[in-house]
Amino acid sequence: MAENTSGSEGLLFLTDEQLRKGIEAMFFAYRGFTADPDRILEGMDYGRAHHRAIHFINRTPGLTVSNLLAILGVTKQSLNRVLRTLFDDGLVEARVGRTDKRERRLHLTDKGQALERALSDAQRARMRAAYRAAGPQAVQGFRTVLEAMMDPEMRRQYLREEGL
Amino acid sequence: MAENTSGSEGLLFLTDEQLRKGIEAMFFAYRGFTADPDRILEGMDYGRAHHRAIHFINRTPGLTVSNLLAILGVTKQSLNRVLRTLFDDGLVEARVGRTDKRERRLHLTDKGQALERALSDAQRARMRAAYRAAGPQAVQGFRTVLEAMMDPEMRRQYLREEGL
DNA sequence: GGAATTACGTCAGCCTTGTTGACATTGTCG
DNA sequence: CGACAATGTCAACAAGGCTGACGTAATTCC
Repeated sequence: MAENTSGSEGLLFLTDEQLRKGIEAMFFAYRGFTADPDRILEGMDYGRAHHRAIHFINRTPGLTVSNLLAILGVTKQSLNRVLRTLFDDGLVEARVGRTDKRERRLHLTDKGQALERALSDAQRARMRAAYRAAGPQAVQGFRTVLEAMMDPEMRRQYLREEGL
Repeated sequence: MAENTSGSEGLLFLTDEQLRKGIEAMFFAYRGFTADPDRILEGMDYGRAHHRAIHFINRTPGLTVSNLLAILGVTKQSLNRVLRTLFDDGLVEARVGRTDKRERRLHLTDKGQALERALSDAQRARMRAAYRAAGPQAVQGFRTVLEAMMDPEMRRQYLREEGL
């Protein structure tokens, strides 16, 4: 009962209309995707940019500023503004690299981990609900299409478990 | 070789790790998704906000400002800044509503349609490539999960073909 | 017919988060 | 030692969100 997205086996029928629906699905879904963390962050002095930094520092503790810059794809000035507030508020700490002392290895503090958990709990809850509603095959397809939609460089970031 | 996202039939194994991957997939994929239009728009005086307005005016010619506000979820002040430039540049035109003269029915001009086509061609090309790479079943799953991830209100917007 | 409401526009000011450019510091490496 | 790399920082600017307040025209309600 999920075999007829395409006209015939293996041949997708990709009308502009089908593609437009896919485009709008991305647009509306991304809004839902960010809605819960946004709600948590509003009122605190933080925004989505802080969320992103916190997420990736949590994912890969000890990553360097350069690593994070590459992942986020913003300028260092922009990232620095965000990191500074996270340092000041004691959510993130930087440890000097032991082999290369120029590097600053980023870690979440306990306080930072607490916020990370609050944010990702909310986001995971929505993702889990969507997965459950859609079923296992849908989940596989979801991930496959998203992966194919990434820029190759980002796909590498995504696939590499060690974000370094 | 794509049947084992779930532990067993029908039961999703939703570890936090699996969910985290889904979250990051959304993040990286959305970047790819917007990259091509962004490239086209940079240099012109327009940005993503203009793209969104153009997209939905094209999808539903004759929609009112209120309709568009509801779809985009921004304030009228914010939308107006965007619409004004689109009027001034002759990409969008507003026709007074025939039943209710307070309404302004929005339409793309030929020039607006040309830009719309350039933008959506780029975005569709990526979407099509991703769909092809992933296959029909994946496409079905992709749409199903995205739909489940939307806020209910947005899902209504998404499903309603007439965006009015 | 007059009052309330609706659709829309606009002025003003603020915030976040992105940008560029220039420059300083400190550490690594050949 | 000198070039280069990793990082931070100051300054200025832009896009695109936001709130609040106000104005006008058209519709609707009593």
